[in-house]
Amino acid sequence: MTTLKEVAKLANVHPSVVSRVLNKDNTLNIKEETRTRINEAINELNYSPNSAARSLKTNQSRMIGMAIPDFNNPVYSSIIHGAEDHAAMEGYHLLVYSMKQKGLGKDFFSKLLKERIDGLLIATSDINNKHILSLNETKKPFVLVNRMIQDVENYVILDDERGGKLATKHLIDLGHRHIAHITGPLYTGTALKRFQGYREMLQEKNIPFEVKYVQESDYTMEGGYQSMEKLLELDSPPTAIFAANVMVAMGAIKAIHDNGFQVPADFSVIGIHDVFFASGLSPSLTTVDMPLYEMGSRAVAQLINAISERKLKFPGETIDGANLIPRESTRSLLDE
Amino acid sequence: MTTLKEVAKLANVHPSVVSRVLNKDNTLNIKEETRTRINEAINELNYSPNSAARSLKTNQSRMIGMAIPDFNNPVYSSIIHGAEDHAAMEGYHLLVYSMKQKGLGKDFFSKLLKERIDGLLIATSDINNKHILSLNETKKPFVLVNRMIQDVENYVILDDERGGKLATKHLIDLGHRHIAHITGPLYTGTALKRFQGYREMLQEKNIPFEVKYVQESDYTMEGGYQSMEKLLELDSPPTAIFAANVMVAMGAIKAIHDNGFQVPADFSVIGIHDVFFASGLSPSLTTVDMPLYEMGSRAVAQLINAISERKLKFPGETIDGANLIPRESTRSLLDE
DNA sequence: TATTATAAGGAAAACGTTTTTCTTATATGT
DNA sequence: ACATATAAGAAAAACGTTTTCCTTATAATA
Repeated sequence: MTTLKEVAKLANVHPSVVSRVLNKDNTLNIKEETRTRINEAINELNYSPNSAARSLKTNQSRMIGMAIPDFNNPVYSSIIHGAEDHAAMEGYHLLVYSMKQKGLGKDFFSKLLKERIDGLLIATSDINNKHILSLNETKKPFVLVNRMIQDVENYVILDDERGGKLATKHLIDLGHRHIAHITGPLYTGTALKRFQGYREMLQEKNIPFEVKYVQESDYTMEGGYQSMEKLLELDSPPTAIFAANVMVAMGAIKAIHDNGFQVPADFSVIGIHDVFFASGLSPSLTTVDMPLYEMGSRAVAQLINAISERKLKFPGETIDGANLIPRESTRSLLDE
Repeated sequence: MTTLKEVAKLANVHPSVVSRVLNKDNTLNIKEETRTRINEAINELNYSPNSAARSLKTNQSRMIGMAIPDFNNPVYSSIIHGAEDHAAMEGYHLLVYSMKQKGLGKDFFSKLLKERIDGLLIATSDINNKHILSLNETKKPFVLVNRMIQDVENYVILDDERGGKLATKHLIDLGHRHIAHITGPLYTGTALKRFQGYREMLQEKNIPFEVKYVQESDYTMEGGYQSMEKLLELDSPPTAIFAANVMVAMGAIKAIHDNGFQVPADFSVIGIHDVFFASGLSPSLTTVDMPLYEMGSRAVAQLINAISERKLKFPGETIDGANLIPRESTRSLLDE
């Protein structure tokens, strides 16, 4: 392992000069000639700095932690993807931790922040609020991703309300008037806002809101299945279902099929989040694509900014953008 | 940030003693009394060691890198999950890098190995063989996961042949005699072995192997779709399809539906890998579940072992186990 | 009692950087 | 020509550990 000293020796300068070249330190002056001499030495020896030594000295690791609920959730895959790309772009590395059935002790993250990472992305609700607030003591920044809690401004979220409106609007535009909504857990901000979007769009289009068409569910396939069965039992069932996410949509479709009906012939179904297999489902699923990748990317950008500015707080950010991706699972009632 | 020195001062001992207690160094003797005194001081000051300093001194980071093709692939999600759990268990951290559309320069990983990580998991075919072999120069261990290349023994793979046999056997047991196989890319070991399993099982059951029933594909939905369309054009189409993975299976099912047929009424379909949404598909998909989680876990175990034993080589390992998960997409021809 | 073994812990160097301060030589202004 | 400013680089301390080697006191042995 070649060290900075060896580079210095070969270039015939003092180690400190090499360090300044390495860090593009502009406050000190270095002759162009020596700079190139040093760079040649670096190349010749195939030198790369020891990051442990660097971390020790600068008290920065250029690593970012990220807590997610589950690796097997394509929504988080997209967020991670965006986060990782942006981190790489800025020379940071991402450490991802799944909370799934893991007894990561109470102070796992505060310890991690203390000793190893420069900041933390919290993209999971598995960490309770008190615990999150206690991270303030570490004096290192963290960002809530796709989640908000009281008294914490550092969040990056999506415009879920717009997502809910778009999904509902699509069904209305297709001529549906009896539109059910299978929600996510309503104690989560995302589910609540999608629900709000649904109500607002109904109102905007002068379609009466009917409580019987709303089923609170839990973002799972099983939940979607059960909720759909309840909707099927109604005297006048809906003709279209706005599912809070794709898992719920899949469960609902399964319930529809199991009860002898067809999608979209008998029921139109739309879900939030254009996961990678949405187009592969039979029928392919109409979705509202949310900018998950960008949310991950922006969250990292905000975090890195907070790290380098040594700020622990910044104003929350909402990522705009939600796109309807029409596919086979929704059908128009108008051209009949 | 409290340091080891402060702990030493509070406990009234020399820093070196604290270090020895911290590292459970048994070669040196320490009175039980001082040991508890030190531990009390550690708790009182809420001390945790600076990992940068530790890394600098010991030349180990307790971090493992992992290269995957794509975050959006549930197969790799499971592998990561297993890897991450095992790493956490052993006090290691996992750095995951997706190769997707990222210009990670040729020597990204060798640099990473040099400066930051203790070992590397290669779970992608995006890194070419020469490049992998050049990692040997870093003198740090790496493990191939779900992949083999010549002259590299350090691999952990699955018994894909058994997976192929199980899938084929299931279809045969259901009474099918005209069984097609849509393969993955046959230059990959996994696809080749699944194909071999298919042939062997046919032979074992005295069912003639027919070339027309084999379509080479590429593990994608689109590939599965196209291959299935070719199978549908045959004079005597198969009654069952063994798809090399779930994406291919979804594509095939879509093609079947688009051509006016039903699954499983007209065609039975089975795929490899029991991804999390297989049960949510309509019809739910019969799969062969492979021990992906365990493969990830074992790969990390092997890597950590290599790290601590300072060995660069170890004998390859094949993870046993493959389980049929029967669902709605396959149906018996026998009870007609 | 004299010698040696052992237990318990202290001293200090080292890991590879960064950064503040110091030195020297040359350029600038009057 | 003198004082001063600046450019270019050297010196050295420091970051927080680990680890090898020493020291001292006590216990064991002859």
